[in-house]
Amino acid sequence: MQHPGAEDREAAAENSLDAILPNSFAAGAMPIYMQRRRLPIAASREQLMYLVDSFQTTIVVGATGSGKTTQLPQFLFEEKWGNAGIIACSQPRRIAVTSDVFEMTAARVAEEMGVEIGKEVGYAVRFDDVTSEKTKIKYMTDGILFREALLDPLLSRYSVVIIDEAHERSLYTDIMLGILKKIMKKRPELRVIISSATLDAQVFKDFFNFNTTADASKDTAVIVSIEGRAFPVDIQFSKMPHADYVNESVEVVLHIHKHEEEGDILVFLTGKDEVDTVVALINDMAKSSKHLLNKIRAIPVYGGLTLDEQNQVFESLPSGVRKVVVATNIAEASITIDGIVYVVDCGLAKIKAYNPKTGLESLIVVPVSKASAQQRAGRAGRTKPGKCFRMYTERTYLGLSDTSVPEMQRSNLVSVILQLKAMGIENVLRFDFLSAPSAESMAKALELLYSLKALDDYGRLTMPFGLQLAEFPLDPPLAAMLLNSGGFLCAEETLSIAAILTVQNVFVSPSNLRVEAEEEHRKFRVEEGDHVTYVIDSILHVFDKYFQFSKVYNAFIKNKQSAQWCHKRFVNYKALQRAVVVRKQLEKYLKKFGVDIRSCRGDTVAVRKAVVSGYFSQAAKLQPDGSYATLRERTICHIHPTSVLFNRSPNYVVFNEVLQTDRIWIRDVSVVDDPKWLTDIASHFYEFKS
DNA sequence: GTGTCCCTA
Repeated sequence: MQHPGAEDREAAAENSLDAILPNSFAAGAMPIYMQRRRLPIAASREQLMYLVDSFQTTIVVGATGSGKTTQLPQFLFEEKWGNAGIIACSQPRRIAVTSDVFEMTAARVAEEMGVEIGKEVGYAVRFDDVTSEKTKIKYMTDGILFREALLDPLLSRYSVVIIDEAHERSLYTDIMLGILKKIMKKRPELRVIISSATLDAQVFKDFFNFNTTADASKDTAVIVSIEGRAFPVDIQFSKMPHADYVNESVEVVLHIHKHEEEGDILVFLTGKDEVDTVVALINDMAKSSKHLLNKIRAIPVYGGLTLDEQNQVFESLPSGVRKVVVATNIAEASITIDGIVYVVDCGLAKIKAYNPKTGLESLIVVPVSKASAQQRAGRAGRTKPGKCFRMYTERTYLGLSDTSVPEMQRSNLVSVILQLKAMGIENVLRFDFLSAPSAESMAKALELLYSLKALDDYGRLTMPFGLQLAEFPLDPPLAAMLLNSGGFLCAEETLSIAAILTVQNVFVSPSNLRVEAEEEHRKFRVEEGDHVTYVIDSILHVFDKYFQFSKVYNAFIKNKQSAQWCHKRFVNYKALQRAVVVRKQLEKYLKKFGVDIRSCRGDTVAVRKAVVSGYFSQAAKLQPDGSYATLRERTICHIHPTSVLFNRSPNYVVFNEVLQTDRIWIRDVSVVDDPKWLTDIASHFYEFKS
């Protein structure tokens, strides 16, 4: 998270990583070498270094607060592992929208080592590479490490790779585990350290242990536990199940406020709507009820908030006011808030699911795993002993699965499969996944890659198209649209479209100004669809007067990227700023691949044909009842009300995105004037004639 | 006439 003051930054560094020091030892209060010695991990230094020496893989089980993220790379450096290559420390994500925590970790370690950040110690996340030729300790995201493996399949620059937060089992973490296992067979000198929570340690050991005999002395992987620095958390279950956990959570908060000692409260719910509801309920009561008056204040946290809004959660309230943080699972691992003593947990989470039959990803609410429930409870015990109130029975808890389904098994795999192919892994079905995805979802991905012409009849990557597609930091259909748009003479336009689709949410509708916002948005709209709306200028003929409207991206540029202009037009300034940066990055790729970058100067057919060249598999036809059916799978869907094509009912459309709630909505939709566009551009995919 | 868990290259 971004913090205005230096003290706040320090606090965030401590919390978001491994709680470097307890609060009583604020940074600067004692010399750094003494601070380092106080960390729980310091006691295990000798043992750890011996194990790394002796075993190819070490699984370090350490609760938060052990100091492993900052200390382990330094120990390795001090033991000269930096002489043989770079020591990588990779994590599933950057925090929120900034790379601050990476910067803070690296800065902290650089300070401890007495070196300058970006020299011996550096970090790399997308758009932000602070490393040099001297760098020996490199903090990075799993995604960046994977990119590097694409260019250097043996990761030959690295001597040690630390995979941090491996228990989260994010998509790129899992891919990296499989790739590292492959590399280790060819590079016995490479050391891999997996940092994980207790529940999964044995799974990782079994995966990385190359010993096939019963003789344990020949093991190549070992588990070691590091003491954490967490306080005990008292767990209380509901006596009976609650149907309405949203209102129940308010009751529990009031109960805590009335009966428990001081300390802030963290409430876990599933989504934005629930969070906003609970925040409003609590704050209304704080305004109207006498005994609550100004004694309690609720603050929302979820991913969709702006950075400034999210930062409110870190601001301290006047003494005597209890803070109630109402959050989605963003507070489970991504952000840590100081001072939480009580946790209220609904036991549910909204997560991504993938249906390989329809090829649709959706969001569903499911019970959390035991591991998640423990992680949530642990949030109460960071500064002193805490309490966790679970809004479900102990019986329910015992019925939860131990761990969550890895992201690999609930994602669309098109990108993953393509990138594995690009890495020279021909038989992706045999790739050593820690948790293999279903054959069906792999087959679905292979089929789409084939119809995009990224794979040939033998399933090999096509040259150069398939390889170029893999190099793009985008979903393959979007990358295909860009690469093909040179041929349609509209790459200037598709670059802007791709950038806007990547950043999302360019139109904002504040709930109190919805009518005004929609009126402004209408000025951008054109009848050919959402893609064109983002870029192509149009002329409107009203009462014998001509109005020219530049569309979103171009208008932003023409208005000198002005924040005021964005505000007036109800478009998201931050998002568009980011789109400008993303567009530059994408343009570099197109130039590198020799794509002819020029503008179609308003030819909306060219733009829409380029869109079709990437998204032909997501095409739908109007049904007599006004709904749409996808051409291939016949899935019934509806054009989302935010689309410019809502209620316009064109016969054929292509779309980018599917959103499944009680209905299946399609978003970012463009008109296909003639179904022949589909059969001409993707004849291999649509063998029939309409 | 509706709405986005968390992320990443």
